[in-house]
Amino acid sequence: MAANYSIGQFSKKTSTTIRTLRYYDEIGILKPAFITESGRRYYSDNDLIKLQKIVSLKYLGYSLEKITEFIHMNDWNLKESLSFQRKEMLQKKLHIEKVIRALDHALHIMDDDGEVDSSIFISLILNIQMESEHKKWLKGFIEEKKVDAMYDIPEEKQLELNKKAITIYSDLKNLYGHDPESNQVQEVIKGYMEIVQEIIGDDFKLVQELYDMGNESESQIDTHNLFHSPFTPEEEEWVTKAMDIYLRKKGVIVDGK
Amino acid sequence: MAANYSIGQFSKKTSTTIRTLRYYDEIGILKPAFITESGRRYYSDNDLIKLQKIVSLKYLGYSLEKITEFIHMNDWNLKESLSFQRKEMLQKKLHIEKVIRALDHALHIMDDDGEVDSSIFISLILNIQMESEHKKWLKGFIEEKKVDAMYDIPEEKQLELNKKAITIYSDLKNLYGHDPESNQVQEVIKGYMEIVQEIIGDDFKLVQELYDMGNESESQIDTHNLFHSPFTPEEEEWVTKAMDIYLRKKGVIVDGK
DNA sequence: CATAAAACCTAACGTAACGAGAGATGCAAG
DNA sequence: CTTGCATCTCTCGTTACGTTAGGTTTTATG
Repeated sequence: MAANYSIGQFSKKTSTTIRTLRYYDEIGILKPAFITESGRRYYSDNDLIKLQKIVSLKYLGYSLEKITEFIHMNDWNLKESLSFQRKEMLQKKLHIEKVIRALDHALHIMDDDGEVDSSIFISLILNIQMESEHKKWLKGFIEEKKVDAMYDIPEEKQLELNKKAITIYSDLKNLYGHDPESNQVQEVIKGYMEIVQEIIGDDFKLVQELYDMGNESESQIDTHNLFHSPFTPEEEEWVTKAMDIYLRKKGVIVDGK
Repeated sequence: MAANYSIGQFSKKTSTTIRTLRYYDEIGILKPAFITESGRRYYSDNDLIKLQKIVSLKYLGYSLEKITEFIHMNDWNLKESLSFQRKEMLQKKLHIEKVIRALDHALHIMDDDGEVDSSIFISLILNIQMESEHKKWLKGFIEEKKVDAMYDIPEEKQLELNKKAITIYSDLKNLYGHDPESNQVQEVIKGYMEIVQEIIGDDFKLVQELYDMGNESESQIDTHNLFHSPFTPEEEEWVTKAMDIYLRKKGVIVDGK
């Protein structure tokens, strides 16, 4: 029970700040072996081991509250707890990986032209963020296999396609107001449809299905909360018109207004 | 500039809590388009876009403070900032991966026997945590190539070796007090040395070097802060004695005390 | 032994991004 | 006119300490 170390010495020995040691004393997770009448703290070798335990568990991501529980209960189910913690950490890892992917996409589209329209940037990020929700939603309408195929594209290709799409969004925004039937506009739309086809393949029926889904009045509310558009409502109406014309010419749309 | 949405409506539309919206108003990152005399907040479509921008940037890991800066400066270098953020996130990812590895090791050694000695557990975690520091330290003494080779072991094998080592630590702790020269003790030490050899190869010179390094008085301080031992000082003295006897018999140590 | 310097003490505020509650007010419908 | 819902403004709580500020105790030195 030798209380050998003053707080300063203990602090150096353990690479823990004095403040931290006092805090641990305060919350009762590590009380020094001995306190003098004047209030000075002295720590023992036993405290050293206790602190190491705390540090280890902290490293594994536990909160001080949990650790306090662990230390005071002596029959804690370590294995189960570790296994739970592992799952939590895997979750966190997945999240970070998604964020990194979003950053990669954002950086990639800025490679040459440092400037991107703000709303395009936003929709890029928001859509990457919602990707898994998109998949789920689509699977409610389309065969699971087809949906998986749509998303099973090598990362590099995705970066490229996304970049092309962004350029087209930008072009469309610049062309807003022009006649939707003009060659200029129709050319850009054609470029867009080429990208769509690279993603979903040459399956024209699928193109049509997707198109219908986006326009069904009941799903409108869903789609607009789920898929973020880079366009303003006015722009979007105009783009839809241009797309309509394009698809009609291609014979994908036959009926209806 | 139509201020169309009450805070409740805006909250639902954006899946943001009312509290958050009020907070954003308070810190000035998103002030509603219009506030009535009685203090009610009304948001516009423009605010919608602003909020989406905030949400996007938050998703990328930026703090509200940074975001506020971004929004108020209109010439922020987005690209550089994103690139910096990416690095930060990669760091975080690396950290989490290390934690997961530590959890894996901890779980693996508990696969059969749910119980592990507390100090062994601690040293396992602390040593995994310090792994990169260990490598650096070793490279100050041993050829870089050799050090890299020591650590370049498939994860599965590492789990196995670690588990074996833990069992041996446990055995040694149980045998503490017995004659270090006894067959029983020497057998366990032999098992330990087999593990060591699996890691560093059949290079007896290297074994000797490592052994010397651990015992050189000047490096003692370093080693004890860097490598965490699962043994108490008394236990460790005893283990060292047993190891000494073993290595002397094997002819690895010749001279000295 | 006196004094200065070093080490230590408590107390209290600050952090980030809200969540949760208390208690007061506004506003539209019956 | 009252009921009831929406909204308002405080204010405290959260995590794990960092950071002063201002006072006391120990230790080193002349």
